[in-house]
Amino acid sequence: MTTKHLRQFKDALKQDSLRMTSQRLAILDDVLGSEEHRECDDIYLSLRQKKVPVSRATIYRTLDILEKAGFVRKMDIGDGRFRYENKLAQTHHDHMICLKCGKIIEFMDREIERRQDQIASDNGFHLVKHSHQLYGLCGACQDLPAAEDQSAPASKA
Amino acid sequence: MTTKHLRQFKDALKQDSLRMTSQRLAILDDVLGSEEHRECDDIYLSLRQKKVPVSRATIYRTLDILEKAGFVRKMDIGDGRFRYENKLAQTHHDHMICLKCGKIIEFMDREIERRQDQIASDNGFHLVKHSHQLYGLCGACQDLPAAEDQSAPASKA
DNA sequence: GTATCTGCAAAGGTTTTGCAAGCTC
DNA sequence: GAGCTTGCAAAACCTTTGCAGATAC
Repeated sequence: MTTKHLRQFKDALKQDSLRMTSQRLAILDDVLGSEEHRECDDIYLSLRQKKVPVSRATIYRTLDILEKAGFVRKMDIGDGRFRYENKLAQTHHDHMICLKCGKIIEFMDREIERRQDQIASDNGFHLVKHSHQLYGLCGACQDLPAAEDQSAPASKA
Repeated sequence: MTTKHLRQFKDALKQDSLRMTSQRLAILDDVLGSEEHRECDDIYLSLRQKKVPVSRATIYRTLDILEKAGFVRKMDIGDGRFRYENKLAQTHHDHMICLKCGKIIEFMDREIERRQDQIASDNGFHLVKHSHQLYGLCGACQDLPAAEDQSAPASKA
């Protein structure tokens, strides 16, 4: 984590009369150190592995702060668990999700983005955010003998 | 509900060795009679009003069957509750959702659809379905004095 | 010193599930 | 009659929350 990000975080906290704590710092550091789409529990386990014991409740609370401050993006891929990704390290993109193995591929299309803006504007809608996901089978999973699922199953949704 | 749809449903049931029951019929009828984006409880209350007592468990189970058979579309608008919509009465579309009043506006853009297919194909991905939602403020809600929310609040997500 | 934080455990809310009784075919 | 269905209540699940003790400023 860079000094710049640290100052950025402290400023964001101060602006809301929030305090800097070792837990918040550890969570920010962990999040900024990953490029994956992780759920709360992944972050929880990652921190435990680093011998930084933080409760899940604190992780959820901190992720909310980080989302509002623009450090992370919270996304719902439809299986009942939120995913969080480092927003600083990447430009905007959307996701393609394999229904079998759970693999996530990122994509970005300027024209789609442009049209979204246009559609919103045409409808007198003030766009705040969007969610765009493509679900299907990744190359590897299409080649499989259509047996049972592989690793992370796409449950619920 | 047309005779055609009824036969279509019976065929779908037969194909999976499922049985026709009065509950399933009532649920199908209710779903095909609405053009809204409803959650399980809306359908539950609608049926009760018609004096057709069906349990929520049966509604969930039946909606799953109806989704697989192509009668309804199940969608996740990110607030923790699934919405179901009549898929037979409408052509494909996606949704714009007001974060304040919960209003849902449908939209459809051929070029976006085309590009989605292209992106999937470029990545060796076999597309099964997609989810595309625009979140923001509808015209009416932008004009309001930014006080508290109106009716159905967009919680959780 | 006071207001904010943390962790725990319990609550919350929707959706799913086990089971015994009831229906379909 | 065999096997699928239903309804109930309980379970499951992730996420949020109340509270008392701990900590930052």
